[in-house]
Amino acid sequence: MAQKNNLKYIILGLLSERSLTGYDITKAFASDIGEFWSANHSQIYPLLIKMEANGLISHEIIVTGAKLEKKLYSLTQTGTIEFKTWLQSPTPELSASKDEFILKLYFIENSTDPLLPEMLAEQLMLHHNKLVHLQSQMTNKFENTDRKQAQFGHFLILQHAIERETAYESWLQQTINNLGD
Amino acid sequence: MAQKNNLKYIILGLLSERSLTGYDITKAFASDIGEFWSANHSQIYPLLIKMEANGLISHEIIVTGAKLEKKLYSLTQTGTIEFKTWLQSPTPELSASKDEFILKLYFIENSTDPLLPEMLAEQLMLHHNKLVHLQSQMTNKFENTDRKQAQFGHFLILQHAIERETAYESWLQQTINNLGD
DNA sequence: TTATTACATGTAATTATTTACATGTTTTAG
DNA sequence: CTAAAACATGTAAATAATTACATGTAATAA
Repeated sequence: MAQKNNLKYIILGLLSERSLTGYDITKAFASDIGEFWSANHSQIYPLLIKMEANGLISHEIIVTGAKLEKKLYSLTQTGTIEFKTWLQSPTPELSASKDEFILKLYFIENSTDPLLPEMLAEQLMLHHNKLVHLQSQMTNKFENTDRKQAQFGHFLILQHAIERETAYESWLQQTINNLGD
Repeated sequence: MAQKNNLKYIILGLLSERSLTGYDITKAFASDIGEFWSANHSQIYPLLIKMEANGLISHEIIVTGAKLEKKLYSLTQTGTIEFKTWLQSPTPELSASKDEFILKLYFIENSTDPLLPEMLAEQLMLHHNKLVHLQSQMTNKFENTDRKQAQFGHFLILQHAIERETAYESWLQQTINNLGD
């Protein structure tokens, strides 16, 4: 999907909080941000180089141990402005949520299709696991109210993700139950 | 996103119902399937050629009017098998739903951020419109129970999409309400 | 009859994304 | 001490997807 370079804005946003290496940014997609966006290091490193060439970020070399060189990236003034401009711009498009299971379900014509029970059970397990994971994230990150204040947006989207997965799970469960009729 | 060639399976699935032209397939993404997947004709036409080269589909020329040639594509036996194999295969990955608004929200740190009310209101409008649209789709397509039987999967995913948008809208509304405290 | 819209099919260029290839350092656990 | 895991940074190749370019026909509404 050729999107509107959203990855660039994620990187700008992460760097607006503090300076980071490419590795740190990659790790962010394995935890926090990974809940609602994905990116690989092979996409991140070249983009960092490009963004630096475009004057959005700059780096300094940090040496760890004897000789391991890290590039610590920071926002430039231009980058800060570009990030704020993006945040303030409208988001008028609702992208289709590409869910392969939903795709398969579309092609199931009959409620008596023998594939259905297994398909639904598999997804129920996946979404249940996801829900449990999100709930533990919520507990870990926002058990004290201070952080809920300091990372309000993050709190909101976690809350939203939990509600989304709850609804998904409940729809699957209902559908499974109704198959028995 | 380099996915697992899901578009190929959508095309196989559509052709498993009846023979279609590339234009028909393109149109499907503007209505039914467009609710939960997107594709452009510039992606579809080359893929049809490739799929035919791979023996999954074949075409015959139909002439409309004086000389307008259409290519009517049909599934081959190989294509039918490949489609059924896909339908029966597990779907063990939950892809991150790439939602630009959620991304922006992640970077809103404070509940008093002056951008918040406008952002939430914009999304509320978008999701409300989407919900209304989905509900009218549901009414149009499944007002009589026969079609609910004949296109059970389609009915289910529409129902799911409606529940998802309802939950999305209600989360946005709740959040807007809570900002007033 | 004529202009607009819908039908119909492609290619080119660019951007986005994934998977695989490639290399080396530092820390930690056994 | 040594092996494994984590840290750290890249490139290459392939696939997926969007936007723009390009052309022509048929149906319909004014």
